[in-house]
Amino acid sequence: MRERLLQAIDAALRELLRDAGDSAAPPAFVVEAPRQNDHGDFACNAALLLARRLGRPARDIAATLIAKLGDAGGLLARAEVAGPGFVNLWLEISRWRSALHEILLAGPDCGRSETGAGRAFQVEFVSANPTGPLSVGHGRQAILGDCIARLLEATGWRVLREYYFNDAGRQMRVLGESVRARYLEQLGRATPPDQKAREGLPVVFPSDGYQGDYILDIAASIREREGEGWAREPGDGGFRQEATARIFDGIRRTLDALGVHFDVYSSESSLYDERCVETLLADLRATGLLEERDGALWLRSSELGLPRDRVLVKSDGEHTYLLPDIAYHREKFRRGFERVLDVQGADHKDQAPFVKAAVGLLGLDPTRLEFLFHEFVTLSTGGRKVKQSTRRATFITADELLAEVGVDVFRYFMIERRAQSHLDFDLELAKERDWTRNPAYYVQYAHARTHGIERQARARGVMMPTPEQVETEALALAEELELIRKLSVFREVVARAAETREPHHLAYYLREVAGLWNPYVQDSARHRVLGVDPALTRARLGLTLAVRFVLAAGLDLLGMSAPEQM
RNA sequence: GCCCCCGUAGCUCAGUUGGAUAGAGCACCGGUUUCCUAAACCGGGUGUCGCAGGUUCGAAUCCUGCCGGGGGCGCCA
Repeated sequence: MRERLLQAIDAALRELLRDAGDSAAPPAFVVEAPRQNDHGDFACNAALLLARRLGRPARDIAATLIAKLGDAGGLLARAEVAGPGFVNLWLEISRWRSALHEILLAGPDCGRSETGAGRAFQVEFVSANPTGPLSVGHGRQAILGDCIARLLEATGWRVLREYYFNDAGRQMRVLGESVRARYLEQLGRATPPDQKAREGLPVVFPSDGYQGDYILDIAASIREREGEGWAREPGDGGFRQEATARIFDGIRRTLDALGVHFDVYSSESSLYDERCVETLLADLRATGLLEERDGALWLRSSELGLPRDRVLVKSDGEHTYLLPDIAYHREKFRRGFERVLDVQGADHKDQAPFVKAAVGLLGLDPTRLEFLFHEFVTLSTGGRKVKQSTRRATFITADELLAEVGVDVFRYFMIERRAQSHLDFDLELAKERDWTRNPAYYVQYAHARTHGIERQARARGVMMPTPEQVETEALALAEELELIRKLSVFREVVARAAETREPHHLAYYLREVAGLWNPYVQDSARHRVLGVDPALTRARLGLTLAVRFVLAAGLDLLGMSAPEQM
């Protein structure tokens, strides 16, 4: 709808410019739905942008533009100059009504577009190392990444969801040592670090070990299964494996419960197995930007315009995480993705430029690699902050939060805010069962109501209409036209949310649709869907179906269920 | 000290590549109504868009400086 209008205005502008002897292209004008209804269905700022260039008053140009535009091939009912030189445009009502038909014909696909054209897009997110259960911050990231993936799919991209984890470095070793220490403590062969040493019992627990209760549980289950059998094991290997497997199981269960499913889990160690890191090091050497210094191997990244140099290989021979990270991103492109998106927490912000620069250094196009950073999550209840510290007593995991509020509310609340805003998760509101107060339920209930109406219709022997049976001329009330207008931009909203990687726009949009639909249904003193006039009833049932398609598709893009009954 | 994000109504937050009189939900008050499941509708009103400059037809939006909150600045991941 807007697309066609854009084209018509563009053509009119070119004509206008030609008349003025200006052969350059028209300016980048905007056609948008203005805030105020009496400013038309759309407003265009082209005349304002041209005023200086043509040396004429903007309102003059606007008037000329309107004359050139005419009715834009039957699209326009009215156009007028407004304010400093806007052109306000009113669409022919029949055009709005045909937008409703388009939704009914598209059905569940009413939000889809094809800009991705089947190209391959990798979204990497969560990527938490298996050292403990997922935090609420990981939970936000899981929802954010998954919703972006869903949006990209809806715009025609072929999306692969990937989870990358480090299993080769020091962190995993410390994890194994932590479990081993707890195991020995439980056998009475070691002293916990917070207790006074007993006779001859050493403290084994590492100073930077993992303190959580889940470590105790893993140790206990090993003890139950193996007895004292592992006490003489010299290294942490068995413990590390056991811990990693157990924790990863938990993480996957959590993700599963959140409705987040990865296509690929890839590990740092596989990069070593396939010699990617080795190859990378050789190729980086060839760039001449590596340098031995103090026994370590440095990347002279400051010469690439970055704030400092970085160590790739430590003086003890171990790699920093940056090195395999670069190798990993190179692999992504080798695997043929047109575009790659990394979703990460704000604490990774400073690292991205190094990876990006290294990718460029290797001759790859860094603009195909995107990063999206999200800020942290805090929990509050009734305006009071809930303390989140790593101390076990007050640490709330994604699992625990999920158990409190359920997956639909979890997802809605996590996606409602833009990524770069702090997310204040209001537990009190999230646990609110009243659909009028909890926005997640408000949207879902709006959907359920379309089925409620269908149930009523069936009880009265009224059939739901096919698209062809919907005579939209019968829809004349202001609130009906407003609904149609809102529904008709769904595809654009989805496309924009996908393109800007900003799923929160979709959440807001659905809230707005529900905010029109719920009162419409509720205020049935003035307009009942199921009435005496069969044509009007069919038209309103058509509207009901269109609302259902949009809400169902929208909820699905957020990974939420669309219940038929609540 | 340097870098990044944020600062919008009492609270939580939106604000479409710079657009017209800055919005939503919650919370508060009054009136109407009882209906396709839980109530809805109408009205009441609040903003130095953190502060100060600048850019221009026009700034919450862009630039500079400052203030406040968060994150980062490791041969940790």
